[in-house]
Order: sequence, then C-alpha cells, then structure tokens
Amino acid sequence: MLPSLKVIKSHRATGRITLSDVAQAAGVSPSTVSRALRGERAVDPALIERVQAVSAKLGYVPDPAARALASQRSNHVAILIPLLSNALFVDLLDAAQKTLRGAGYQTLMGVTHYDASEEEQLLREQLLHRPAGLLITGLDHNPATRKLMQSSQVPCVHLMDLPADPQALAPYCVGFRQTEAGAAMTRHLLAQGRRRIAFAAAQLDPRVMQRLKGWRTALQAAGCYLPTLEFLNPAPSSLALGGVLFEQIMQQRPAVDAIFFCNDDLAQGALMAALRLGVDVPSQVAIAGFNDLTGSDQMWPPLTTVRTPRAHIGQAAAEMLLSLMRGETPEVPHRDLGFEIVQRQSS
Amino acid sequence: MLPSLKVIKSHRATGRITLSDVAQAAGVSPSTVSRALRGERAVDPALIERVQAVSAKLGYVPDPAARALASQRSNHVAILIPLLSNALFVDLLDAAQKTLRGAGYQTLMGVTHYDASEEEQLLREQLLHRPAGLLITGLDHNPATRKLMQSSQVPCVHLMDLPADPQALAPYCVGFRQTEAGAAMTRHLLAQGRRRIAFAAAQLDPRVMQRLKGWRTALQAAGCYLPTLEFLNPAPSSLALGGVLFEQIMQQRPAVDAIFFCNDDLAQGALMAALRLGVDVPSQVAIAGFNDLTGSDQMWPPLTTVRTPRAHIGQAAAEMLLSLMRGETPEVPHRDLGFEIVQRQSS
DNA sequence: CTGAAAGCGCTTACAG
DNA sequence: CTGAAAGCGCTTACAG
Repeated sequence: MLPSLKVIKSHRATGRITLSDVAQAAGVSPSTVSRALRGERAVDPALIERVQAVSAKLGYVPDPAARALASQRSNHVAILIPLLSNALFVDLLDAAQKTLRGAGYQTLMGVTHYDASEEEQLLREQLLHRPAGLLITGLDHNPATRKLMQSSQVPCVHLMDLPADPQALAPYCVGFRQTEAGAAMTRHLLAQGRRRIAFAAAQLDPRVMQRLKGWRTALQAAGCYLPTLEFLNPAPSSLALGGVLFEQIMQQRPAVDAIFFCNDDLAQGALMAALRLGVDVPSQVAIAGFNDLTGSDQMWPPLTTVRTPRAHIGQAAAEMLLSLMRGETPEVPHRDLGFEIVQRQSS
Repeated sequence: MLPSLKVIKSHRATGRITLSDVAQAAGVSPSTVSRALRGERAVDPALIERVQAVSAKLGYVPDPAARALASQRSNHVAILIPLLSNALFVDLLDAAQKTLRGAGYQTLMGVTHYDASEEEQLLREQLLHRPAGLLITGLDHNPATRKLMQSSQVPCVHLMDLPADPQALAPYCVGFRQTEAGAAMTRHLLAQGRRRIAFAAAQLDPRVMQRLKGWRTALQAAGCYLPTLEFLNPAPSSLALGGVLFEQIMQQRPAVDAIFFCNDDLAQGALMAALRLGVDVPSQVAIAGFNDLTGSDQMWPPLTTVRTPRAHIGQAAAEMLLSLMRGETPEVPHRDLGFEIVQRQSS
C-alpha cells in the first residue's frame, strides 16, 4: 500500500512539486528517488515501482535547470546549420528535432550563415548551456571551433558529409558521398548522350565543391572536360540566381547540351528562365539539379535530380548522438546513407 | 589599481570561473558582483566598472543553469510555430531568432503541426524550462493552452494575427489583418475585370479561414459570390496539391476566370499545372497567391500575390517580447504591420 | 549602496 | 542497495 497522499503538498515557496516531496511521500530518501527515476541500476525494483507511482500521482516533473546545475549536463542538444533559407537544412533540422524530442531532449538551433567565425561564436554560446550533445553540419571547421568541440567533451555528430578517406580517424558523421553523387549525375547525363555538360553552382560551400570535383572527374574520364564549362558563383543559392546563371551560360556557351546545377533551387530557376526565354528543355539543353527539393517534381518539365536522404540523415544522426550520449560506442562511426538519381523529363 | 590577478584561479572542481572568483578578485561580495554585472541600479558606479573589468579579465561567463535555478527564469524564449515545411514560418523563426539572440536569448523552437493538443504538450514541456518569454503563432488555442500561458505568467506575444475587434482586450500580438488581405486581393482581381473568382485553399487553419471570409465579403459586395466557387482542402499546402486543385477547378468550373490561392505554394503548383495542361495564364484564367514566397517572382508567368511582412513580424514580435520581459508595457499592444498587393503577370 | 546567508532543486561521491 | 551531506553557481530578501 502506498502511504496516503492527500496531505502531501509542496513545502517550497515556488509551489513546485520537488524531488523531496516525492521522497517524503514515498518514504525514501531523495537520493533514492533521484536514482529510481533516472533508471539507474542498483535500486530495489520494488522501490523503483513505488517511487514511480508516487511521482506520477504527484505529477512530479524534474527541474531541468537544477538537474543541469547538479550534473553539469543539460538536456539540450545544440544543432548548427548554415542557413534556414535552404529547405535542405530545414528538413535536416526538422527530422533531428523530432527524434531528439522523442528522447526527451530540447533542440537549440544555431544558424551559421556559412561563416566560420559565426559558427565558432555560436558554438561558444551554446556550450555555456552544457549541451548533452552536438549536431554540426559539415566536416570542416576552423581550428578554434574544433578545439572547442574537443575540449568541451560534448558528444558530437557531423551531418551531410563523410571523410574522403573511409579509413581516416574522422569524427562521427552521417551523410553521403558528395563527390560520388556529383560524378553519378554527370555519368547519368553522359549516358543519355550529353557531351557538353556545364556545372553551375552557387554558395560554393565545401559540399558543393565536392560535387564539382565529382563532375570534373566523370567528365575527364569521358574525355569531355573543359574548364570553361564551370560556372561558379559564391552568392547564396536561389531560384533567381539559377535564372541568371542559365541566361549567362546560354549566352556564353550556346553549344552546351546539359547543365548540372549544384542545388535544385538553381535548377528550378533555370527551368523557369528557359520557359521565359523560349529555350526548350530537354531537347535544346538538359537540366539537372541536386537534392530533389520540394516542387522539383512539379516543375515543367519535371526536374531530373539527385535525391538526397536529408530527413533520414537528420534522424540517423540524432540516433547516433543519442547512443553516444548514453556512453555507447557506435560500431559504425561513419554512416553512408547514399543517394539516388531521379530521372525525370528535364533530361 | 586593480588587485593583481595572476594568482586568481577557480577553486571549483569544475574549473569554471565563477561569480565568487570574480568577487574575490575584485574584493567585493558575490552579491555585489551579481548586481553589478546585471546592471541593477543601486550599485556604486566605480564598483560596477571595477567588477566589469575584473570579470572581463578573468573571462567570466555566468552559468545559465545556476541563474535559472536561482532566479526561476531562464534565458530561453520558446517559439511555437505550426510547421517547418511552410517557408512562411521559417522566415518568422529566422527573424525572431536573430533578434532574440542579439539580446542574449536562446530560442527554443516547437513545431505544433497545426495540432492543438500537440501545441499544449509542447508548451507544457517548454514551460519546464521556465522560459523568459513566449512567442506563439495565432490567436486561438485550446483552453488548456490558454490556461497554461496565463498561469505561467510568462510574457507572451502572438504572431501573424490580430484580434477581429481592435478594441478587444486581446493579448499582445503582431501581424496583419488576414481578412482584409483576402478581401483586398479579391477586389484587385475584380478591378481587373475578373468576375468568376474561385478561392482555393489547403490546411484550413484559422488564418486561411479569415482570408476566405475576406474573399467572400468582397465578392458579395460585388454581387459575384457563389458558394460553388469555394474549393477547400484540409490537406497540407504544397505545390503538388496546388496542381491538383487547379485541375479540379478547371474541370468542374471551366467558366472560372480567376483563382485566388490561399498560399503561394499552391499557386505555384497551379502555374506549373497550367503549363502542363496548356491552359494560358492569365488570358484564360488569372492566378493569384498569398505571401509572396521565394520563387513566386521567378514563376512563368510571375505570380500576382499578397506580400506579407513575415520577417518584419518575427522581428517586431521579438522586440515587443523583449520589452515585455524588461517589465515594460508596450503602448501599442496590437501591431498591424500591413500587407501589399504585388501585381505581376499571372493576373 | 553593500554583504552574509539562505535557498533554488537537483546529483553524486562517500559511507554504510 | 540506501541515505546523509555536500555541492553545483547563481539570486534575492533581509539587515545594516
């Protein structure tokens, strides 16, 4: 039998039900309640049950701040992404957040704007909250950032990318081979008979540069590589920029028979520009994108692209982080989630 | 002269520089350091300066958890939005987050999926963190949620909407008149000579229903209202659904001469479907959207729409919240940030 | 204007 | 397996 609960009330000024309220009601010490509730082993199963019952009855909820202060570890997980204006990262965030929340963690988001020192500053701020874990986009960070990650001892998983050398002693990461994906789409276009395949990119972040490398390699292997087919613009990716790039390419290299854009928003913009300019896709020029963002299947013509598993990446990375936070060592430190060529009518 | 600092070291096991380290180094009590650093009045200006100097020298950073525990208030601000897959809310989040971070607050995001009970649950979780403030989308919430907001005493600003009755004793909010915006676009189409103007909507959240009401009112005033011109689909908004709605409308009501979509993604999808089906826009049917989302100006033809100030709303709401958190009372509890008809070639 | 002291609500060695 | 006690790093009445 449980002791009668009706007289149990919080004795704190704040009116909050605390650990000691539960302890008192259950007739055990606060330490035991703490251990029982957190599922620490070495507690009598009968006691665990009693404590849980009382705790539920009282509607006890642990105070995150007190817990963080005492344990030097919060239930926050920090996630650093470059931009919110690229749907890719929003999908990543959404999936990670969902998984983390299911496990009782709060997501602290930071937007780096592709700026290494902003990333460093953000990380510094978030580390103050003693996050239980960290999710960070990409594999390359400035030395200060790397040092912060190391010295903080916070479990960390990197998103979207994999180390070039699979054997390398790289950090935990889940992503796919960007270079391979770039090469695969290029080979796909080659297989469709295209020969003068331009590569058009914006933002020029490390992952874009890997796709560029894949494109180069594939074209070189086919004996079709020309440096003049590279169109690199450091401005942020957008539909509008895609239109601009398309016009530029058609004007400067009218003989081009395909354009591989490093992101779908650019490709979508190019498709719209083609419509506007009366350029027929794919008969006159094929268009391919990257990521299979929302809307790409609705374009006219529908866009050929590389489908990347970003939601899956967000989820798998969160799961890997969860396991690291439990103190486990993942068997596979680098998870390759692959990609898929989606052939539609634009090529 | 400052006391020599070189021998000052943290005496805590954690190695962290604490308030007392600063106090000791500055030769004052911890209470004074606490007050000086937080800019509380009633501290000798000379001391404030000294404390700040020592604190900077030592690289002291306050522990958020300890602060939250002691003060019963964290430096978190919770923000509740319906979806991350609608660019509208991402813009809101981005702007609010930027403003809040500038003021030293961390943003805790919650995604409600337009589900009242999920919203309630999320709020409950976030309240555990004793957020310093709350940003919440919309004006209508279930009774439990309203009660939580009230009893928590957390300052709160509502986003995107305004009370129907401007005189009403409504909570703080910043947004624009959804009903008015719906009516304005409808009048705009009427002024262009359109008479059979359909309204096509998805999601059917409260704001969409207000736009519907505006459309109705405007059509009724012009003597053009027909219930058969309403196409309401509760599914989430997307380009694909826009295409489906477009096909459906053209098939069921071929005489329609304009379609007003409640969100740009639907309208963009309709534009693509028109291309696919060979329906000429705007000569055969005009298309209008809502929000002026990214890409709408790049469509073919470019989309006529209502530009809504979502980034501005996010920022202004964050600023209003900041002022509430300072204990101030905003002169204008309801900020109307307006909207703008953007006339492009699709109508 | 300043300080000593209590307290916020937990966790975690340390004994037993 | 359980408990008493110290401690996490701040804030805030309460005196003075």
